[in-house]
Amino acid sequence: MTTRKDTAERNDRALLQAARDVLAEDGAHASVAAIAHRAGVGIGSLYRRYKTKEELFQRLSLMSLEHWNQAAEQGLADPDPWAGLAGFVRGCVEFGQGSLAPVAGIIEVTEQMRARSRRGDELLEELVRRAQGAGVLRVDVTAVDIALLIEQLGRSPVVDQLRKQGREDLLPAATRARRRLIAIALDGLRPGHAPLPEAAPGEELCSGRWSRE
Amino acid sequence: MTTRKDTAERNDRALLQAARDVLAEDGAHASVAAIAHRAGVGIGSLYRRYKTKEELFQRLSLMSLEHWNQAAEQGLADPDPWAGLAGFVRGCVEFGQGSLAPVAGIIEVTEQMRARSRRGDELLEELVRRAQGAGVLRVDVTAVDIALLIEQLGRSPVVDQLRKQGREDLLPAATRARRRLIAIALDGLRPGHAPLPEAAPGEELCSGRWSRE
DNA sequence: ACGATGCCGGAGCGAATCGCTCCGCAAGTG
DNA sequence: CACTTGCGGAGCGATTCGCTCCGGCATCGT
Repeated sequence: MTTRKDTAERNDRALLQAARDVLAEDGAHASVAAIAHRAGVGIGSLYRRYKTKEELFQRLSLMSLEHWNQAAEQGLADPDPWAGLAGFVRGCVEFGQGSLAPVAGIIEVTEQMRARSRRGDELLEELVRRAQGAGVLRVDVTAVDIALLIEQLGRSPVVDQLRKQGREDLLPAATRARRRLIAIALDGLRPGHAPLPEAAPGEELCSGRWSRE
Repeated sequence: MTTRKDTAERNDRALLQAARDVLAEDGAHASVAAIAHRAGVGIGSLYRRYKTKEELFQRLSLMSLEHWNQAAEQGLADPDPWAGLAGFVRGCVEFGQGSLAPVAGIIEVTEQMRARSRRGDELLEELVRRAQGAGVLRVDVTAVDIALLIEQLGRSPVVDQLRKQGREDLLPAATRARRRLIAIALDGLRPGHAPLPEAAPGEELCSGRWSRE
């Protein structure tokens, strides 16, 4: 019955999802017109909900940071240290954290984002420490390595390319193939391998996700 | 003494390298002005060498396909099957094959490209078969998996982001971190791991690199 | 030494696209 | 029925696009 507020909420969700997709395909040049069109709404509707393009992207960033932290906490709640870490990685990759990297260069990073980012770093470090303590994660990988892995695999040029070309039919296969890739990378994180090249001590990349400056 | 032709050749190299870099950062929206500026030459010089933007990108694509094939042949020449495959992967990733994915959606794909792409697929399959036959590569990974891995790791959002922000100082650390990631993924390709999720038989992605249609 | 030559960089072209505003229209309400 | 309300998209000025074309300067011939 309350069809009005109903569609409004659905539109909001559709907009955020569309923004993620377009950002994945077009990077920093993603246009509001493209986002609105993909969400199936008019440009006017987009601007009624978000005053500017930046506001939309800021909201999206906050959401992704929130997802990261929730996924990490969920991973820590898992009694199995390895399953917790692996689930976290899988969750973040499938969420598409990597696709949102370019927005950090467009929007103004608020203190709130930086705070959540710091909290996310802490949670990830705790996940890593716990897994290494249990002997289910090779000891020569760092939290930064994991963050970078998520960033790297969380963006899928092939899938994006296919979607842009409208080859929706090939999409499931590509997604499945990507999932296999994640499994391979996770296997590489298990103990028993030769040590990694120079761990670059001191030279922290501070995960670089939202640091900007 | 022949300073004229000398600078011409250097400019050509600089242009192709710059095109790769800008393409990595800006994706399909890479502009000729940005490419020329990064190469340190004027726009006029770019257009004297390449009639159109498409011609430049076509040349770049051919070059990257050529590099892929040469790296694969070099890998096959290595007597150690694993070292050959790993070296191929490392070479392709560092070359930045993944960054060139978006150009396939801009340029017109010539028959020559398709032919070289097919040859590249064959060479990679041979590399995979040989490594699996020698028992140094897990048997449940396919050539498509490797191609996807190169595509995925061959593009570095973090590094590109840093470069765009002018943080050249952090670049070496980021590059080193990426190399660690490659090592992790390669370790995941070694035998002795649990089987990968559904191998998606039949549903070939045909590596998707330059297929377009 | 000094004009002639030819390559170089970049100002500037029309076209396309950008973020954003504003208004006409259709659906919901009383 | 009049009235309200949220919708889509035409269109605004500004910006950026691919590309052309010309003035200036380093190089070369004599």
